[in-house]
Amino acid sequence: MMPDDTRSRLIAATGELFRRYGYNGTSLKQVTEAADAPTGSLYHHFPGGKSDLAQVVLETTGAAYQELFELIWDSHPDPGAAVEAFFDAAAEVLKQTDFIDPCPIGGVAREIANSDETLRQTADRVFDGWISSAAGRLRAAGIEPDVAEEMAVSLVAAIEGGFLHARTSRNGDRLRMIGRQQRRLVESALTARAAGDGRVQDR
Amino acid sequence: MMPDDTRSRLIAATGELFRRYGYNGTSLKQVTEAADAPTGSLYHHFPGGKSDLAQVVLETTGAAYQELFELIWDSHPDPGAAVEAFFDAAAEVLKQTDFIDPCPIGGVAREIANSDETLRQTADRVFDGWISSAAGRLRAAGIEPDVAEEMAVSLVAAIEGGFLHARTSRNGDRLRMIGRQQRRLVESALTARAAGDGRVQDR
DNA sequence: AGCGTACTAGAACGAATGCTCTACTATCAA
DNA sequence: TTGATAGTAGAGCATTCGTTCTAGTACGCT
Repeated sequence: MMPDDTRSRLIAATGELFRRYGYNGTSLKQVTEAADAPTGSLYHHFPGGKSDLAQVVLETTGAAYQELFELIWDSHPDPGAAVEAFFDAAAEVLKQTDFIDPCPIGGVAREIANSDETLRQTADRVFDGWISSAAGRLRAAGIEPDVAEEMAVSLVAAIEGGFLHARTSRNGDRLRMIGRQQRRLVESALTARAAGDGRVQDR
Repeated sequence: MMPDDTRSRLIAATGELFRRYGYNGTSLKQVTEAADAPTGSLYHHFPGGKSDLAQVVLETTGAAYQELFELIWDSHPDPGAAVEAFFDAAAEVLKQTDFIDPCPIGGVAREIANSDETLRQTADRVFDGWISSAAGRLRAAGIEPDVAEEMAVSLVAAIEGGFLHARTSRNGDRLRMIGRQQRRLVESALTARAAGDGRVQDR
C-alpha cells in the first residue's frame, strides 16, 4: 500500500478524483480537502501545480496497472484465459465501485491531448509500457512478433474502450463481452500457429 | 451540411471545441466566440445552459456517425473490409486534423458519467444505437445473433479505444492495427459459420 | 544552543467560470 | 399601427478557479 505522508495522500486523492470527474472536472480545492492537506503543501510537493501533480498520478497508476497485468498473466497459464480474466475482474470492480472509472489515464489523456503536451507524452509512455508488456507475453505464448504487437495494441484499446462503455452504460456486461472477443482473437492466433507453424496456410 | 443559423453555429462550434478540450475544458465564452453569437442567444436556444447544449451536440454527432457507419457498410460488400475501411478512414482523418478527437461523445461521456446523469444517459443511448446498427449488419452477413451483438460491442469499444490511442500517440498506426484485428474477428466468425452447422448454403 | 531546510498552514489575488438580467431589433399577424 | 413573439446583444452577477504569498512549525545538523 501507499505510505500515508502528505505527498502520497495528495497523489491518491487526485487519482480517485480524476477517475470520477476527470482532469478539468477536478479542482485543487477538492484535492486538498480529500487529502486533508493545505494548499501550501500541494505546491511544495508539486511546484508545477496541477499538471505536475497529474503527471505523477499518471505515472504512479500506470506502474500499478502494469504490475497488475503481470500478476494476472502469471496466474493464468493460458493466455486467452488471462485476457478474459482481466476483463471479468474489471467488470466486477466497476460494479462494486458504482462505475467509477477504474483508470484515470485514459480519461485524462483524451481530455488534455490538445492542451497539455507534457502530460500527453506521459500518458503515451504509460500506454507504450502496457503494450510492450502485453506484446511480450503474447510472443512468449508463441504468437509471431508482428501479430503480437498488433494484438497487444488491440488489447489495450479494448480495455480503455471497455472502461468507457461500462461507465456510460453503468453495466459490466459489455466489458465482459469485449473480453470474450479479445480472448477469441488471442486463441485464433494461437491455433493458427499450432496448425501452420507461424504462417496461416489453411482453414 | 448544417444550416448557418445561430443555433446550428453554436452546436457546430461546441462539437469542435469538445473534440479538442472536452466538456469541462470548454468554456461557454469560447463557444460564443467561435460561433460568433452572444450569450443571450445561447441561453435562448439552450435554456438549460451548458449541459443542455452538450446534450444536443451528442445527439447530433451521434446521428451523423450512425449515418457514416451505414454509408461505409453500404459501400463495402465484404463486412470485414468495411470494418477495416472505417478504421483506416478514421486514421486518415486524425492525421489530417492534427489528431483532434474525431468524436466528442466518448471523451465527454467518460468525463461526465459521474456528474451529469442526463448527459450520461444520452451518451448511452447513442452508443446503443451504434451497437444495434453494427449488430444488424453483422447478422445480415450471416453471423449468429448472440455473436453479432457481442462483436458489435467489441467493435464500438475498439473504435473509441482507438481514437484515444491515436490521439495520445499522435499516430494513426495504432488505429489501423486495431482495425485489422477487428477485421480478423469478423472474418473468423464468418468462416466458422461457412464451415459449420445447419444453414450453410445461403451466400 | 543556533541555524537551515523541509514542510505545513491558509489568507489573498486576479482571472475566469456558468449564468441572469435588461435592453434592443426583426418579423409577422390582426 | 399596434402588439406579440423570436432572437440578438452584452454588461454584470456570485462563485470558483489555479496560483502566489507570507508566516509559522518540526526537525536534523554542527
